[in-house]
Amino acid sequence: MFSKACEYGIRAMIYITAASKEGEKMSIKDICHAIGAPEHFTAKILQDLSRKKLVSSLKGPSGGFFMEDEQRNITLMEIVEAIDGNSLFTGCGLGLKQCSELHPCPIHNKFKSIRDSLQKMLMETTVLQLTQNLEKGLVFLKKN
Amino acid sequence: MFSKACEYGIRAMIYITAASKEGEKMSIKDICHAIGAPEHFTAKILQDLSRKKLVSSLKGPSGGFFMEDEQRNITLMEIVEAIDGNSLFTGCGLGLKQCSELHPCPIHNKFKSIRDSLQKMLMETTVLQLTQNLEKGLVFLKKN
DNA sequence: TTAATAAAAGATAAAAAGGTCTTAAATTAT
DNA sequence: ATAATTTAAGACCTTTTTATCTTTTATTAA
Repeated sequence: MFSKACEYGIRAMIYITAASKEGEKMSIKDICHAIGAPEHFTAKILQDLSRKKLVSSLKGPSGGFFMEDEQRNITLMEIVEAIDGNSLFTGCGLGLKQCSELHPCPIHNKFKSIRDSLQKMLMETTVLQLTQNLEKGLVFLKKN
Repeated sequence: MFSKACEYGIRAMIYITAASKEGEKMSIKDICHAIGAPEHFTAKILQDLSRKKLVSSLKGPSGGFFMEDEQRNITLMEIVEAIDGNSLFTGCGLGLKQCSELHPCPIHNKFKSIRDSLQKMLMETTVLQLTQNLEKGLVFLKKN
């Protein structure tokens, strides 16, 4: 469904949001250790998200990644679009470039309704929301 | 969502079903021309589906691919599982191997409901059904 | 039984995704 | 200022996916 880059990106964003509640910054090393993701690969993803203002970062000692208050309300949709683009939501289920409402492929309508509910869910869910159950220990981001 | 192989596979299966209504057999060349898919790549996919009995084939002059009557009731789910496996339906949305009902990731439940409706749709849809609107010209499988 | 036809299979290659390693740049504390 | 720390960036490597080309095998029709 999502690319590996996107999976790591979402997990990292949730972790950063949860871990940086009082303005602490998390190093890429700590983040990757906590979520079980490859360090350099995930660093590139976060650098990209940082350029796109979905997460903040600061270099140097006591630097790291963190979330500004507004950034805590970033939705999964914004993260997915930033990393994987929007082909999952706009592309045809059978890969036909010319497929559209007016010129549909055989599964267009059935597919559309599922895609739309996926999109709706991603738009309604913020990283902040996803930290709630994490803190309650009801939910996890890594092996253990 | 689906791999290219899966997209070609589904398109080919729908086309074969539609085109072989009176027992004619379709050559891989005709199929690929009709659905706009790469010939040798699609041939391999159909060979695989043929070994798995989702489609039938016969070598030699006047040979080709065709559907037995029972095969017309094959569902999209069977095709997707044969080509892409079932990780789309059983795997975690965030790529966590240990994610489960009892030990869920932060998006487990939201994701599950979408995945389940996708699975339901794929299980309810047969290739035969998808040929109906094709024949009525309401729907297409290729550029034109 | 031979020639033509069409799928099957294998070898190879190109492109994309996933991942690692090294160096550079910025920031901080001493 | 300098050394230490941490992100940023670039080069590079591996694996998987997508795609092509060639050879083999089966079948049919003449």
